[in-house]
Amino acid sequence: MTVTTRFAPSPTGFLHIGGARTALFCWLYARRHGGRFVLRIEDTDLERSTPEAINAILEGMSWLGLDYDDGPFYQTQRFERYAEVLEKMLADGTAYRCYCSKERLESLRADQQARKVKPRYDGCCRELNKPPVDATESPVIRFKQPLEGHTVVEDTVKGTVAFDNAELDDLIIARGDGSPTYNFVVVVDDMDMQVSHVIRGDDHLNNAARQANILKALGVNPPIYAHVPMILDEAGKKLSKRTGAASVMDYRDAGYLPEAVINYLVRLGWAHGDQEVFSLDEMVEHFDISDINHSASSLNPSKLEWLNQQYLMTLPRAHVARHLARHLGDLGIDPALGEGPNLEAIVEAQAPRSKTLVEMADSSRFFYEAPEVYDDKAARKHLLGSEAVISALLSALTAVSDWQAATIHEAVMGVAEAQSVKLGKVAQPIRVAVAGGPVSPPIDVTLELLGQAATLVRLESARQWAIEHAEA
RNA sequence: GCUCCCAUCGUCUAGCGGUUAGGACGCUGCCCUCUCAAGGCGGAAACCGGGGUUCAAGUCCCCGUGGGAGCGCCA
Repeated sequence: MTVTTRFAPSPTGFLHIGGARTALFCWLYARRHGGRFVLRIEDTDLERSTPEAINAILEGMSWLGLDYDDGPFYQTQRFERYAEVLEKMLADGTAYRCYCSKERLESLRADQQARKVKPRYDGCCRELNKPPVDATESPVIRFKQPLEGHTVVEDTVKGTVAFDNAELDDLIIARGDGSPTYNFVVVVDDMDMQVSHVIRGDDHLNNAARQANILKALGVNPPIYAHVPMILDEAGKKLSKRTGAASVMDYRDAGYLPEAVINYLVRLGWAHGDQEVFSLDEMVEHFDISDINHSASSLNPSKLEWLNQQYLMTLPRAHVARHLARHLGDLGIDPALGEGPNLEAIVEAQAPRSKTLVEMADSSRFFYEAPEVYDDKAARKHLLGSEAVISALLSALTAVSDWQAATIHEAVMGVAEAQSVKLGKVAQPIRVAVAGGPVSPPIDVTLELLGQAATLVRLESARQWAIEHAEA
């Protein structure tokens, strides 16, 4: 049997982090077994499905690097097939037309809730031989659920789960307008697409029994189920739009690398011993459904930040640089224009002090633009009264003929020694002068990247500032 | 209300009958240091409660409690 998994989102919103993890698990499992991963868009709800949402899902998958072998399939394009199966079930007597009005159903439900029993269809039309005389509405089609016995779902992560068939009512599989509903199309599609492993959120565990029964009515064996636990927000609550960056694309915009998001996601509900950082190959090699946790997990944003930094520091610089360029662009800086320093060198220098690409872009801004104002506190502390030091630096750095970190370092050290001060007393004024604030990579590296000309101009500006503010 | 699922540090987790209950993030002490980081070495921090089973229970069973999900002509 070849392994086939599928990711089947409904296009009613963006691809959120929980869906992304489900997709990742499906993808990993298929890759691990040399199987097939299919993408299916569950858009049978014409009211709520939107093309924007479809694009958002496709974009999210692509950004994460989750490629699929088949699809995307759209359920709205398979209506003839569903109609065909529906006819067969009607003919077989495993489904029936129900003429109950929505009003009747609503009052039935209200009554049951008032009596504190589980709301369910009462089977009113189940044994009808012909339409009732007053049948004015277009009938829905219901699945004829077995009345007695149990339905057992063998779930790979939850274990054996038994449902009393009496708990499962006759669910609607086609609406009054003839369009099929979720529990039915899922079954038909998984069957037609030969899905071997259904990996999805455990909010579907209850549906598994209904679906298994439909499959049985169709004479088909159910797939292997794996219901993975939910992902909760930081507070342990269900994920919602209010929880901040719930969309995968928001993570991109916030400066996370897809590698970090993937790694973070794979460790949510899954572990391989004590290992925290996984390459894609390692994930594929080690991933197994049997190692998936049974309980829900909460988001831990600071761990994502840590992972992101690990990847910023270790991924090939050219790769990180490409992502950084995007965020510099967001700041109105075009690193491709050639004026600025080498992007990869910036990545090397800034990665150990950046959690995200947004931070990295922001703190690298000064390489491209001279500071408009100095950080107030830093300027007063390091610039005020530093005219002599800055003047000395100006001449020492002007004299550097081979502008390299090593030679710069020598020049700066020379000034410190000549002034009988520690390196910090010299480095900090430079830092404020060139970066505008008290923080930057090592001063020699910073200056090398900035370039000699810009360094001298900024030092001169800082000297002027120090003179102007001296009397105050 | 009914049905189903779940329960180890604050969080992510290892553990698969015998462990000083391990790792990671975060927090924190020290070291390194031109700033900020990164890095190195330490520290605090957990088996939800009660019953069983067993020579032995975080691990198996039951109950309770607490979370979560489902109960649509949504998916």
